[in-house]
Amino acid sequence: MKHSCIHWFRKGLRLHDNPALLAAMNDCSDLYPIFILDPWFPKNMQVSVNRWRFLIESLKDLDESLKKLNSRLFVVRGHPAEVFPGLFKAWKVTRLTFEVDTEPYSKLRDAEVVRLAAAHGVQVIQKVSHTLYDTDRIIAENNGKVPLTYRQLQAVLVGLGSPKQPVLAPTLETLKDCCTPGRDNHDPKYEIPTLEELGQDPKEAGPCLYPGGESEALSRLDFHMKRMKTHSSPPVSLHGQLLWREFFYTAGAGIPNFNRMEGNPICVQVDWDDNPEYVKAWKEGRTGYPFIDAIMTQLRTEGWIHHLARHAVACFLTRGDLWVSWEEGQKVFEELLLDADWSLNAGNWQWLSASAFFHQFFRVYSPVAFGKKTDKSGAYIKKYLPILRKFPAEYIYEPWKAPRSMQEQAGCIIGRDYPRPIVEHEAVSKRNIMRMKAAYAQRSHSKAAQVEKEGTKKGGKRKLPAGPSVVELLTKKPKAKSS
DNA sequence: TTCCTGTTGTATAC
DNA sequence: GTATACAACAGGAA
Repeated sequence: MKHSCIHWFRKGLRLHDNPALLAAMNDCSDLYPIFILDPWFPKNMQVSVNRWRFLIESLKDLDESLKKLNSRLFVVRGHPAEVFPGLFKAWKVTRLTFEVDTEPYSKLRDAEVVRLAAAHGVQVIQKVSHTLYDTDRIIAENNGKVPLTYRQLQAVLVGLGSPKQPVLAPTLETLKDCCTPGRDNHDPKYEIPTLEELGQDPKEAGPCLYPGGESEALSRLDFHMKRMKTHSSPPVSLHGQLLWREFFYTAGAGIPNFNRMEGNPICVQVDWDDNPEYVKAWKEGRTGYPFIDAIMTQLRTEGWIHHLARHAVACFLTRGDLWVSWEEGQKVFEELLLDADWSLNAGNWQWLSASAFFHQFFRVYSPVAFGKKTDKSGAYIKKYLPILRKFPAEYIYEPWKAPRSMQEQAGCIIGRDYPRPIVEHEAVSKRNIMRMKAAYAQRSHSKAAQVEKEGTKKGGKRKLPAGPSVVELLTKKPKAKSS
């Protein structure tokens, strides 16, 4: 007897490179491709209207592609654990397929669904295709430890060999004996949602510069590959970037509390300030540093910013200037970035705040100098902050230094039409470096204590180095390493 | 213990 | 544009 199958789309909203979808089509008579609008997500995170629109576009593209295969997408509303039993019964389901998801909530959700499937006699097939490798295998291959450096990951992957080739998209031929009941008279309750249904105001959405969906993604990839003339090497090459993605996915899968500071074993514990006013000013592009504010404006309106722009604003919010926890920045990126991703977001925020992976906290991005390197004239700033467009290049990164007469001529008085700098970078960045130094000293102190504890267990005795006190670090000039 | 490296720092000198 | 000092972290190799 042939199967009645649900393929559950979650992250991989695509037909190609989707082994779980192929598994659903194998030996199948009735195929139900579904996407679940899970209320857990909007309940547990902010999601901008631009992100909702991106999801809707992706679902529409998926539905269009499925139509060409004489199928349809069914968008189901509700908690997965609550909707599946009904679907299993209504569609007489015998098999459920989906792609492996490594995020903490997803793991809990999927474990519960697998349990329910078993209770309903439904076979479950899961396939790894969101990551290049099975992240559990990477960790196992590395003696059960999460690789914490890029080199380490590269070394581990040598042992695992090349990743699997992507499988091709299904064709009408693949689907020959398989059909989707109800595809012609699609029940309105399974329609793709509108922004209004999701409680979003379409008028709030910015310009659509990056449409969602597999078709758009493939054509962009095609364009990029044709344009590329020279191939660099990892870590900066395209392959290198895919490995960085794998790197943070593995860390996110293997490290507890990866999106938090507390209870996160690889994260330096820092006494970040609780400063909602700073967070608000940063998010809304009102720091008084044009480069930072332009970037945050682009993020808010368009949903995408350059990788190095992310560096600049992340450093500014955390260790560089405002001394606010990276978790606050993580939330804002999660809300606004079209390419927001749980593992990459948490990993990169820890990186930029020098909380994990990256430790050279004395390398601070200047909110003035960093942008100048690639945009001397400040064209980027003028595009996103038109209020500043009449300032000459000499002052565009530091308009508060412009003489009053020039501000008047530019039609923008600093402190009235555009804010004064929220902090003085030169002063706070120096102080913050010392605060980071103190946080690291605290860490090595507790690490040494840990070694001492373990050493005592084995009967050995070790010296516990006396780390410099916080007061000492904040008041004295840095000197040579203490013995 | 020393030395080297780490995806992308800044300011200054030539 | 390229080299260097700046002040200095973790982690791994020698």
